[in-house]
Amino acid sequence: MAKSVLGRGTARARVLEAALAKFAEHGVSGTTLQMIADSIGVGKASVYYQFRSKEDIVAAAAQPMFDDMARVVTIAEAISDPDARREVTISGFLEFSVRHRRLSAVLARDPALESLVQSREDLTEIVDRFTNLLIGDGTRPEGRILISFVTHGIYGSVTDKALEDVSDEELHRTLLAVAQQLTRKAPHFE
Amino acid sequence: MAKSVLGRGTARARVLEAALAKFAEHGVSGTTLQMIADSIGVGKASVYYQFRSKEDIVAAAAQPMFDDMARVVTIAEAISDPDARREVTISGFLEFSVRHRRLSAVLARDPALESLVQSREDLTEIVDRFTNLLIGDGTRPEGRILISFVTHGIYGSVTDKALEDVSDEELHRTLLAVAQQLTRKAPHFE
DNA sequence: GTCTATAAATTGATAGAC
DNA sequence: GTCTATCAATTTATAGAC
Repeated sequence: MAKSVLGRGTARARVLEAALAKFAEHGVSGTTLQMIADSIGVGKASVYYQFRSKEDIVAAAAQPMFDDMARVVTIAEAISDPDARREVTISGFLEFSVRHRRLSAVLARDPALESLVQSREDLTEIVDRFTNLLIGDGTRPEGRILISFVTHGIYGSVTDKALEDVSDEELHRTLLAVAQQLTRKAPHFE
Repeated sequence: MAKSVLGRGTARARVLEAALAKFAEHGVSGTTLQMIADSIGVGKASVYYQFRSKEDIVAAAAQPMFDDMARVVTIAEAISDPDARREVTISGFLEFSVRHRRLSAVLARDPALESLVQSREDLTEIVDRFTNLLIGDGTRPEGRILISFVTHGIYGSVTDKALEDVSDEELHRTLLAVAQQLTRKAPHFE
């Protein structure tokens, strides 16, 4: 029996699902435990039975995204050719961004996530290695701007409410084409 | 004597500047009036002497961005050719995004801003007209994805801390080239 | 314009019954 | 696993002195 990452159907999973929905709508700081409890029809104390603190909920909700990021990092770092390495990194980034869509991707632009990463060594390491794969050493401003543009473009698109009707497949296909057009064989990197 | 939009040097302007800095760092919901007051060395009551409420501060801080957006809308709507119209819209968007940089652009991805827009007719109208200029009618999914990608790429890049050392000029020039490469003469629109 | 003091509501979090 | 009740701290916001 395959168990979901979040433990599908459990009380804990219901809290995480509700929390993610609220985080996406109001941001982490704008979401109270009361909102989360209300949206699943339980009291606040019940939420605290599943998680020690609000930060714990944020961490648990974001974990799948960091797991995916770690997988991409492991795979990409094994590639020696710089261009191929960056292409695999961006492709992997796009894949897990689409996979989580409104879930983890929204958390990526929340100030609370930055605090979380800074407070945990393991997350800091993953994010740093991931950033290094994207930017690398000695990249010129043009290349750095391009990378920033592509990653933010991907994050923004997958979480865009105006694109909710677009299927994961079409979104992935279109974004991959755009990202590759911008970064493949680009003379912006040195 | 030219007066700044925010009224440079006044107590009111100091509050707005401090507020924007905190909003950028912690998000609107994550910023308290205490933080704002502390960062300019005054009491909370002094902040309330300048603004009726926290929402008022958010509105005043974001106003310059909406003013610029309104200007772009007015100019672009006067253009009859659809392709030229969209190009001018994106170019104008890029210009005021870079002009405000860490200021208004950060607010653009804060959930509190969406609430503000929804609560004020005038802002809703401007944003709707701006969105229409970008997307228009009957645009295929590919085109909508591309527009989302470009706008979010621009917003993300200008607010990226890793690009703080890049000058406004270089940022503007590079992003314009990228945006035009993606949207000019594109067969994705119909 | 700024301060101190305080109100009124909400927040994250805990204790203990069922 | 959920509930009621509650706490301590914080938050937005106001009143009134200087």
